[in-house]
Amino acid sequence: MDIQSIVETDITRSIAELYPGNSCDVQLTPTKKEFEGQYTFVTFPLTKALRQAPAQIGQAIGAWLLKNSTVVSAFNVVQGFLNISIADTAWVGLLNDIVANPNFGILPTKEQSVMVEFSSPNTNKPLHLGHLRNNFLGDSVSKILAANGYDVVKTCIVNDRGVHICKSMLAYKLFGTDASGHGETPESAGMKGDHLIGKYYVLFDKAYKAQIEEMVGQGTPKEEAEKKAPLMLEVQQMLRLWEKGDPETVALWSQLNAWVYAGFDATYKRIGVSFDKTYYESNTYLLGKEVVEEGLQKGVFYRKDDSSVWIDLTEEGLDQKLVMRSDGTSVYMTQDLGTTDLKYQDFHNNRQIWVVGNEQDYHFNVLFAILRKLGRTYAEALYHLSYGMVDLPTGKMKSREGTVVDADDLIQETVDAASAAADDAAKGKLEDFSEEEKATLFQTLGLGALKYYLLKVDPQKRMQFNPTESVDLHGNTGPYIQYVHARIRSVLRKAAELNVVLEGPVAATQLDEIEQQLVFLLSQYPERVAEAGTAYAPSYIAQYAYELAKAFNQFYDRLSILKETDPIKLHTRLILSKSISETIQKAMGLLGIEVPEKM
RNA sequence: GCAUUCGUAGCUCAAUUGGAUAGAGCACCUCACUACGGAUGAGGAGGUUUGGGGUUCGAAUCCCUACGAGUGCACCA
Repeated sequence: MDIQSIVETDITRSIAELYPGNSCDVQLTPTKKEFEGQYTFVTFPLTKALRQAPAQIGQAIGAWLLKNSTVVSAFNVVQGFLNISIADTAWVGLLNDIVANPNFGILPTKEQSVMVEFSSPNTNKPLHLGHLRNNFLGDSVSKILAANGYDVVKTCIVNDRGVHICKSMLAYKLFGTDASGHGETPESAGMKGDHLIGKYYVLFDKAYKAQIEEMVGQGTPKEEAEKKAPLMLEVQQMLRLWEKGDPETVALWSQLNAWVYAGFDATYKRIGVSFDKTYYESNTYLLGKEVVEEGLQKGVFYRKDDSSVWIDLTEEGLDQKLVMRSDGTSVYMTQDLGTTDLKYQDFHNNRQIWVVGNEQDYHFNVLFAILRKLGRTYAEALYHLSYGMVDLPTGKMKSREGTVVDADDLIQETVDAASAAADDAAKGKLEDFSEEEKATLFQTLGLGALKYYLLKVDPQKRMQFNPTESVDLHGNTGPYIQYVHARIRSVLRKAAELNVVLEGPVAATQLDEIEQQLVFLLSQYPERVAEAGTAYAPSYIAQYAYELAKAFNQFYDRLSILKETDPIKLHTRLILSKSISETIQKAMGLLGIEVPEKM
């Protein structure tokens, strides 16, 4: 049992003994650093029942603890706050427990599985900054849930069909193919496939806008021009051809998508993201029609005179929603109903999570409500991990207006920034690195900076992306934490050279305050993992890793490790440092960030 | 207009879910280097938590209200 639980149990016992017949839900909070002690018990909730002053209760419980608890070494009462100090023997014991547990921070299996769906790109343009937040969140949440003892299945649904990809296809046909039928390729253009197709998507939009402008100039109302522009009509024709399976159209579609996938794969590989199963919308977009039938039979849906199908969710505080068009074709909601069933049939996960931006909050409320009404047994365990948009200092990103930050460009910039910073900061520490090792290191640092920057913010919140801050290596950043890891590893290497023992339990000794604080922080790790899991919040882990790294730097500054002459203290500090470096590695690992040995 | 999310230091974010004098980073001003890795540490300044009410021992957090911002309200996905 950890120290906090011991103290909580002891306090519960003290209340039962001191105030028979009374009880209270004992919850400790960490003591604020301006007061002495590590844990604080708030006595206010007891005052009413006991009819005593808060400070009086605090004194009584404190005195009882000092006498009866095995771990409490001192206490003080400030107003109604009972601050409890823990004995060094208890801290040392705790440290030994942590060190002896190779699975520290990996929680026992829940015997349950979770599906996390994320990334879900469109195949008409390369990934941008917004996708990066999505990918990093999805990947990190998957790792956090795995650490919480769940079996995790990572999935991605690729939007590989529809109007958007036809736009790129048409533009490619018109502007990217010469008279003899030879088209531009990623090789001939010297571009990644996803960027090449993105180029044609932009070209389409330009030409389309020009047509609209021309028509409006000739007196056509704007709305009509948007619908009747020749390019738009051609796109719709192309979509119909695709749906009919026209060989030429399908061949073009396959070719362009193949280029895009090659581009995506390169990006995924670089950011270290992978999936257990990828679904393609071209295979799933017709799903859901039998769900509509089922809904009609169960009386959950109803058919209008024009034969379109609807659901009335006004009782749930939502609206009426279309689930099938009057011509019998599916809408987005229909597909999602079908796909959700499909995913459940494939994996039978106890829970399903979607990492999707908050502009779709309403869609998911409706989706979940429908599935509940249809009586799906899994419907109670669906969760939309809704995250806020990423804004630029200049405002919102808009793909059509060219104000997006491209993912590949951004990654390269942060890697370059890490490389540039190393020129004056690393000074000789990388002397024995080959060029290849250096490149790997800068990749680790640049990506670490970027991932940490995007993950340290509460997922639900909209956040601002500042390009200058994102490549910063100082303060609350990924590289700051990576630096602490490299720093500790350096000390440990030096200790090994000096033949100092780095194994074995720590003997009882007196600890400095900062050392107690570090053991305390270490001991909190499993709890933070659990909290991050229930809240689906990598930001909790980011916050924790930073706190731990910062505390280590304070410790490092105040106390010497290798120059310590007392062999017991030397050993304690080394074991403590080692444990911190391992915990930093684990925590950063949950964020998908690697930590270097040297930097 | 209706629904919904949000508003914390100059800027970007925290605040253990209702607990103490609201904390970090950046930027600004000091200080500490023969360094176990200075990509560091210590300190200063910076706040009526958008304004106004309410709930209670106690509110950035819960309720009401005004103001401001985002998002959604397609037989698009």
